[in-house]
Amino acid sequence: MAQSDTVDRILDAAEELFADRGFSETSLRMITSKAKVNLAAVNYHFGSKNALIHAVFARFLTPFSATLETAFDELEERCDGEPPTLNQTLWALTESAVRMPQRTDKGISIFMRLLGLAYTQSQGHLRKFLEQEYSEPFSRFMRLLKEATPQLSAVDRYWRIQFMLGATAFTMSSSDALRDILQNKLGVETTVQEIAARLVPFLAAGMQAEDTMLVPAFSQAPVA
Amino acid sequence: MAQSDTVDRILDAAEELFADRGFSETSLRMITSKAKVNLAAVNYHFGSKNALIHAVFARFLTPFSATLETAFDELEERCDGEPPTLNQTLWALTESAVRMPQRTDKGISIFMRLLGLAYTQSQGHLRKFLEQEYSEPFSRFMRLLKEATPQLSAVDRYWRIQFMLGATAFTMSSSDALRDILQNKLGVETTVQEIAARLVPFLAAGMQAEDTMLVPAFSQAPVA
DNA sequence: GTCTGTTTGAAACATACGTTTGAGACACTA
DNA sequence: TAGTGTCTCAAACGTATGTTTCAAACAGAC
Repeated sequence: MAQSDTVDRILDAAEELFADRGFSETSLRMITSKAKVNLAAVNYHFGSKNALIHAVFARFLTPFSATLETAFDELEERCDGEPPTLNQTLWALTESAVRMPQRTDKGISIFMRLLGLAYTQSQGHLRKFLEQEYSEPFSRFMRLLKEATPQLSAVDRYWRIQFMLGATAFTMSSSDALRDILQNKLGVETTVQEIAARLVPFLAAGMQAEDTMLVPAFSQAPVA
Repeated sequence: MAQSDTVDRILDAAEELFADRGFSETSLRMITSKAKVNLAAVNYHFGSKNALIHAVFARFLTPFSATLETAFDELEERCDGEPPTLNQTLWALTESAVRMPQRTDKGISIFMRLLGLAYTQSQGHLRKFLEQEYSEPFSRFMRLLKEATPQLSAVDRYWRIQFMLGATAFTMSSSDALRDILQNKLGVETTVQEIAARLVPFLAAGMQAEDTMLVPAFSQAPVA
């Protein structure tokens, strides 16, 4: 075979192990033994562990960002000049994520968990890589959010976007563990789709909350 | 000196480094050199790196959980039988966090970031430790949330609590960086208290969102 | 069949880690 | 002053990591 499947086997194994255990906690030896390839193959094909991490992200982020672009295109076309609503924008994003062609049944869950890790684990090289590779769909999403919430001040919008990112990244990055807890406590099975279906209304409601009306001053009798 | 300050120097350094870089990415050698103590002092005073992690959490979580208990006591007393509202409950928590006596100016931010890490990084030993040491204030908070949102199903409430935790932990953990960005972009100064004042309404609105009404079915025409 | 560039294999490399050791310094009691 | 328990220090231990090496195996072209 001209291009062996070693590369894909490594990517598959790395993707799953990274999602399970994080980056630093996953060694190349774990990856290569799970992938049943030689240890040296990683450095031969990718150059370094960091480059492997980049490759894992690129493999699903590149098609995702393409899907997202067309979803936004369709949305804006359908809205015909009018700015899309907040719900529409959030759903366009969610749909694009959920609909991505998955390699395995765990696909979407791994995808989300990796995105969460990317935000959470402070791997400088990863953040730099993602920023310079995928800045365009990101800033387009930001622009849509801005147009969908004209009532918000720039400062309010800024913070609420952070809150949304936080809720999403955090939940997704630990979604497996959370699902397990729910399974044990309440005996409920949950899919990533259902989590997303619960998350979006939460985010939309938070985003559109009436402004800070009943905020007690700090350092006085507070919760009156 | 009978009880040296080595222990505190180690705790201070570890706390800050953990918050900056995570647990696995922070070596004992980094900690001891930042604390200007000998490498062996960690294992002498704490026994192991994991035990040091526990100690770091215990140092701020124990007083915090005490503060929180009294805040909840006061709240329930003031409500006189009636269950406190969601806003009151969230504010009681926020107040307790903000009012905690801080060792440094970074105090509250480190506090939050560590909590986020505890949830995010899949350190099994940490989760076990926190669960068995601080389960009581946690489940009390959960009970208050439950009584304040009787309209939610258990599953809905579970996930929305996760969303709240995520938005909070994520925002607070990077609040320094976010504040700086805001300062540069919009020329706005922001305090942690103000962030909290924006966060709580966001969370309350998300928590009380109308249930997933306009959720399009996946794998059909989505964003109509 | 022979050659050439690509890919694999087992082993080693250098480095960093958490932990342990044992000798020394120090403060305190008797 | 002698003795005791507490703490610090430099050094080492064993292990695991990412990376490199170099010979062997393999593919396809001539």
